[in-house]
Amino acid sequence: MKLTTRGRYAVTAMMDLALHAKLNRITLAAIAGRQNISLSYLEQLFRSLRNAGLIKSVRGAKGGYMLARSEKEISLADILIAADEHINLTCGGGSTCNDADPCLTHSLWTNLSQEFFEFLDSKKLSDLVRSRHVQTMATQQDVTSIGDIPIHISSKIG
Amino acid sequence: MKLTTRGRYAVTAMMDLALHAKLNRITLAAIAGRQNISLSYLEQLFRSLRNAGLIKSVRGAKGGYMLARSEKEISLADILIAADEHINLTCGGGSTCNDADPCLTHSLWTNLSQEFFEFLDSKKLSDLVRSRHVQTMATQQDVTSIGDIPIHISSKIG
DNA sequence: TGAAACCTGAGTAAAATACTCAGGAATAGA
DNA sequence: TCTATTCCTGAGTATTTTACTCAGGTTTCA
Repeated sequence: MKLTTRGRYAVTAMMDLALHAKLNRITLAAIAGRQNISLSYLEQLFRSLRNAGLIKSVRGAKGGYMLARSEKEISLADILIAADEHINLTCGGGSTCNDADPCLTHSLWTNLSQEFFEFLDSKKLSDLVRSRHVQTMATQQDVTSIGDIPIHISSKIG
Repeated sequence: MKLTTRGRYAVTAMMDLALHAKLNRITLAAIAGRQNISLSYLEQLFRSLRNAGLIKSVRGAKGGYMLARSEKEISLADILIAADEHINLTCGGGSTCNDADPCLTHSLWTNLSQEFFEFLDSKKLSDLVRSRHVQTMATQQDVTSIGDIPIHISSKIG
């Protein structure tokens, strides 16, 4: 019952995109620098986000990423599912349980999964980036940056 | 973002206790048989549940387990936390984030964690065992059992 | 006393996670 | 057309977590 770093990075990266990509394309290197995430790992992650249709990309020099749809139309559920490929709260199914011969908690997990999904789906990217704390952080990141590489983050561990 | 089998087993076992332990102590062997869970694994799991104060045990012959408090006072959150030791939806903290120098999504995860906890805490064991499907299953398990070992489950994989 | 049950610590195979790496393909601008 | 920039892809790998097993101990009832 925990979130993987993959899921966390995905949300962080999407917030970064939403905050900084008002007009321009954003490069992975910029996000990697600002959020202190390995570039290679981000590339792998953005593959998933792109396959899920959450972001668009432009190749080549001056290329980069942007949101594929409006901030209001992207939910936490969208991002986490894209990143992890599942929000798996079910009983697992497989050999020990199926619809014909369900386990004791089968319908319980099915219902919970549904409720949890609706909970995460109600949290939109637009809500997330509107919080005061996030706005403050984003501004700091812009101010202390030289080009795309922020100074104050360089002391953190990669 | 998924539930481990440990968490699933914990909930299943607690439901089993709630359904069958109206008066008597229930042995681990009985639960292991009915729910098709390895006895050794259950023992390890029940250690956690007992340390968390969710169940009481009586040693020796005729011993067994029972709920430590009323079904209404045990929530899904209680069980999952006891089993997994965390419902970890936070940003992880550690070297890349702390309260003094929080990451972009720090407060986001803190808030989400809280909301998710409240969601799970609102689901009480008494609600879970009241569902029609669970009642039906539990009755079948009693009827088809010889002693404590159910027949219709024996074909499943352990 | 001995069987039935809980109790404990330690170990281990398999799976998942969190990355890295090497190189290819598209595009902008010189 | 060349070169730098950027996305794109497949494959590999160390570490951590999960899901379990095992060997033996302790408590209690009859």
